[in-house]
Amino acid sequence: MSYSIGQVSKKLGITVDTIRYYDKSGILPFVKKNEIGRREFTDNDVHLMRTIICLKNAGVSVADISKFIDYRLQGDSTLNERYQLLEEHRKDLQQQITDLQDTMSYLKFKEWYYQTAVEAGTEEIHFVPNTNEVIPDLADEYSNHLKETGQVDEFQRFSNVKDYRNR
Amino acid sequence: MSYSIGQVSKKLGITVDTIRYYDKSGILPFVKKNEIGRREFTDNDVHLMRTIICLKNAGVSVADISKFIDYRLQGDSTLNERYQLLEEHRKDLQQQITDLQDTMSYLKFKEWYYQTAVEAGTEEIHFVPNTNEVIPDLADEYSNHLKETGQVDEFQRFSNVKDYRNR
DNA sequence: CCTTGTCCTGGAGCCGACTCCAGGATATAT
DNA sequence: ATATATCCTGGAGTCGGCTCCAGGACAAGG
Repeated sequence: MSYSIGQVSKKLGITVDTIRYYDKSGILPFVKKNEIGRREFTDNDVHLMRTIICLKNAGVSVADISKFIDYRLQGDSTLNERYQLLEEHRKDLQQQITDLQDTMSYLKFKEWYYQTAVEAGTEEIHFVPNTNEVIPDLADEYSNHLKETGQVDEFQRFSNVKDYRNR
Repeated sequence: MSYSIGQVSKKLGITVDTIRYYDKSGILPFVKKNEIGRREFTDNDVHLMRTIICLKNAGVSVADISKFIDYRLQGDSTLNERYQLLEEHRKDLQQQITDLQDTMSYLKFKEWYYQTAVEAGTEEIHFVPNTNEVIPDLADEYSNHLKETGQVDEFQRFSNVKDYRNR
């Protein structure tokens, strides 16, 4: 009951080259080869590779994943280290998500900026009269717009934290 | 009222080298130089650069940002194009966030896996007896655990969508 | 037997996004 | 006047994560 590299490639949605690259990089030490040198993946191997891909998706580098896999090879004595590592990366991931959500708020603000500009037919509605400068506290105007249309002002929080506003 | 490259670097939290790299890459065509060839950034320039950094944070490539900036130089006739571009990238970003949240669910599952293993002192509690194989429907057990402890089962949705489960 | 398909290795190439010079000009502080 | 800081350009180097050969082995179908 085992799979070839091509089958695993399809199963996991990554190329065979990528799988070989991972193996070269030492993060697939558990994958065994048969008599004629071909890789044979067990269900368990595939399972582990899903975890690896998950870590990769979380932005963990191949080098760090390698650390995790090394621990695994050492057995139960490293359970705690592995737990710590995962926790660290989970916190990291949480930060990433939060950052992206902030970016999203800003993008939405810019979308509002352009949507209103498109409606007006000109960007000038956002400029200080007779200049090419954007109105300094345009962000406040946007916040008002959010309030008026009954939307949650996630942007307020964001502009305080990040100082993305124009001062 | 203008800033040197060093001042902007501090203001935006990116290196002067990065700013020069952006300029070389053509995404800062609005930055002017003074008589002796030094860059002078206006408030408006800094404002625009925040937008650029926002797009970068959203995972937009320098090449794509360049497209946006080119449109901007063409004036009001491209307002709609710019709006479309932002919308596209916003959708993209939303997908990214959703993906990361899925990854987060899986990471939490793995954390549970290791926390319980640490408590038990061995990983074997998750194996099929007398093998080194992980219990096939361990994910269900985790779902139960979530239910029992009154947590929202974001994992269920996730495992259906992504087939990250072991079958 | 020959073709087609899948696999192997080692190593080169590529891409994006920086990052780091060398060599030179100007500015500021003492 | 000298030292230190900041700026400039052009171009080379780095790094991670693939991606793509070349050259060769074996397997299965017609």
